[in-house]
Amino acid sequence: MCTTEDKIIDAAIVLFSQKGYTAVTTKEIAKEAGVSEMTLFRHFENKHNLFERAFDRFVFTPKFIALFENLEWNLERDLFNICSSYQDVLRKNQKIILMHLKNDEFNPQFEKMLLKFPNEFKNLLSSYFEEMRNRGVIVENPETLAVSFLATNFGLFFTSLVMSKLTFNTDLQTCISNYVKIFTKGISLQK
Amino acid sequence: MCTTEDKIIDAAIVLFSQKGYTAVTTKEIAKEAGVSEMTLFRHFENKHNLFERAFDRFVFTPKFIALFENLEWNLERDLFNICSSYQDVLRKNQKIILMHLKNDEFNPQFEKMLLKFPNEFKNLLSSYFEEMRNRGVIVENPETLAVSFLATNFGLFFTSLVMSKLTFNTDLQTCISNYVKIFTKGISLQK
DNA sequence: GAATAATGTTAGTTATTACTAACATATGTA
DNA sequence: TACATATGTTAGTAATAACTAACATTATTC
Repeated sequence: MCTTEDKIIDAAIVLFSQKGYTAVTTKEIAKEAGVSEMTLFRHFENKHNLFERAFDRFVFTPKFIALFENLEWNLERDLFNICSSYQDVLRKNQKIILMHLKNDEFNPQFEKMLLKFPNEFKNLLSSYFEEMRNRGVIVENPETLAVSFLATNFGLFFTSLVMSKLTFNTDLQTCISNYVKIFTKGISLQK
Repeated sequence: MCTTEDKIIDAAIVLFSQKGYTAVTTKEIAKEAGVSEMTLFRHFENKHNLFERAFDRFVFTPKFIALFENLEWNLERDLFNICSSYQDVLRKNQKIILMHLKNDEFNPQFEKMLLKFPNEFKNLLSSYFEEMRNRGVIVENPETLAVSFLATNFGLFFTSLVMSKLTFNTDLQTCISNYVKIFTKGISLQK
């Protein structure tokens, strides 16, 4: 089904995201991958190299721009689509994000790549809100709205990650549509 | 100014929250504290014990209940106060939270303690929204609102932590009041 | 079926880490 | 001054981690 390298990379990303780079041993990764430790080194030379390969393999680079090309210019529907898509990006990058959280300042180059996403997304969101303001749909400051929207999205994502450990009775999907509805109503100009 | 134990605990919490338990060495902590490694072991016996002491010392146990005793039953003002206070709790527990994020599944006992906060807070919030619904101020599901509010709060907190690394022009305070305003308007029954 | 490549196994090296023992120094107190 | 206590220093131990070398075994290909 999949190559030896794939098995090792898969095992590495799982363990790195669970415990962090330092706390995981190469022996552990090899065992999880079902290969001998020697095979790991033969393929990846050293642990750090394996980390880089795992990062490159698992980082999901989204095309945010596409999200903003199919707009309906209906506030609630647009925001719901954007929110869902962003949640999807976060979920797809879940392991990378967790891995990074557990290895702060470990490698600035990866951090830079990961920070590109929210920055780019914020700018696109900001432009969207600006256009909506020009159209007279909203009045709030576009940048502030974008940051707020982004922060909430991350909060929802993270909450859903630990949700199983909490005594919450609400699922993520309900939360998202509810949030978008409220947010939309909250920023819409009343007629 | 402060005792040797204090200096060591302070150094420990800083390093643990930056790099995680495993990635930090006792030698490193001793150096950061400006004492010899031997002194560290004389006071704390072993690394894990130091971790526990640091946790106990730095965990800030909030009295959420007090937050809900001085309510004005004005949606926006109440939510603003609650939000600000919760942000304060998160900030005060910042190092503990980061330390925990970097040591997932490290110690279930600490995780349980940390999860108590959002659970308790959610229940109180939920009751608040329920009462507001009874008063005819809002119509939404109280639990959903509470989870959404909580998630956003965490998102705002976390965003503010990494804000300096992002190209955002909006500060946390602006974001909070803006969010509360929008949220309030979004859930209020229009007359 | 032979040659080649990929993997396993085992033993070992080097560096590091948590942690200890023993002794030296400083610092404050009776 | 004398004594006790806190700290520093140095050396060392046991365990573990990353990583290598050498050889055995299996799988793949021609």
